[in-house]
Amino acid sequence: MPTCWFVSEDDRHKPIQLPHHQALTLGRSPETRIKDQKCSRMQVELRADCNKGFIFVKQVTLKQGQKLHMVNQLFPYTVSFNEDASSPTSPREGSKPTKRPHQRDPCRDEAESPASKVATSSLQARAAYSPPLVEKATPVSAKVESAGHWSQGLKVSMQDPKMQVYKDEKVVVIKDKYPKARHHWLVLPWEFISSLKALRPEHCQLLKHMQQVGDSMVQKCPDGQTLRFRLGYHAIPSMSHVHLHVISQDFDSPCLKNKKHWNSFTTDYFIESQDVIAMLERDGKVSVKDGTSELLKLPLHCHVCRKEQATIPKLKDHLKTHLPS
DNA sequence: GTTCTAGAAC
DNA sequence: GTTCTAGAAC
Repeated sequence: MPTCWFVSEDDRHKPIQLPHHQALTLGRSPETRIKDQKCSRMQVELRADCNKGFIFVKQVTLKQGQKLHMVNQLFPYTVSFNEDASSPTSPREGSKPTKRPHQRDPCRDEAESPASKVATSSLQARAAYSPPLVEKATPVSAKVESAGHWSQGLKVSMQDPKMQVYKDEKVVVIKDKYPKARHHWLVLPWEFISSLKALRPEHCQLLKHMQQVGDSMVQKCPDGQTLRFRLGYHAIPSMSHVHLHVISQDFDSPCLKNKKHWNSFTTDYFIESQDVIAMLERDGKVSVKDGTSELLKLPLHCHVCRKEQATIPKLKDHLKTHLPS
């Protein structure tokens, strides 16, 4: 029984499993045909991931045009199936997934949605490449813990066309869901690499490409000339899947809220892309110094003038004095 | 990673 | 009294 991700306009990234009687056929094109002779919509069971395994949540109806993300495969599929009958298949037909609590994004309550801006940007035209299917991840059953956990969120986001602002055969770029500055992108390889620890010498070219793509994002950015940018990795990231931060140095964002946020980008917790590449070329691996996690607790120092600020609100006020006029 | 909130700091 | 942080829960 294949396990899938359910994706829709109003409720994303719900893991589902197809009912036994459904057959799922994957074609070469980004389309999945669900063979069901009885109905034009299909019922699927929504299953949530938890530490003990998948638990049943509710049934939902998949409609034509909605998308499935196959777990352990990298790319989304649009659902299409025959409109050949109208018999209802379940008493729960028509039920829709409900919105998860805490889904509202507080960072977007004072400005326009960053995502809406991206969707209409010229960058979108660059996101037409459909990468080939690869299956190299571990089976879902092998790591039950991982699939729906918050730390796996990047795996889902990177596959969501709405999030993608650039992609090519090696990498995809998405906007950080909670940007800590006016411009904050993540460059992710299609190849799954869990963390900096997993990097090997053969990844050097990939990392260089990620940096090049990051540089090109800055070049294409309207503020690319006026704002300073840094490209780098968190030494100990919370989210699984290696991701290069491309972030402007204004740190002017409502999503920047606490000491951990600040120090993760302004201390040695943030490792420049070029330093990671140099370390990998020199040592064949990337090592993180002991005590790095303690850097997140350091006092708040302005990254421009180094002046210490007592609180986050004071820091944010201070940062305004360094904004370009 | 985020949200929520108790209680510390002011 | 309000502001802010830090840690638990997710």
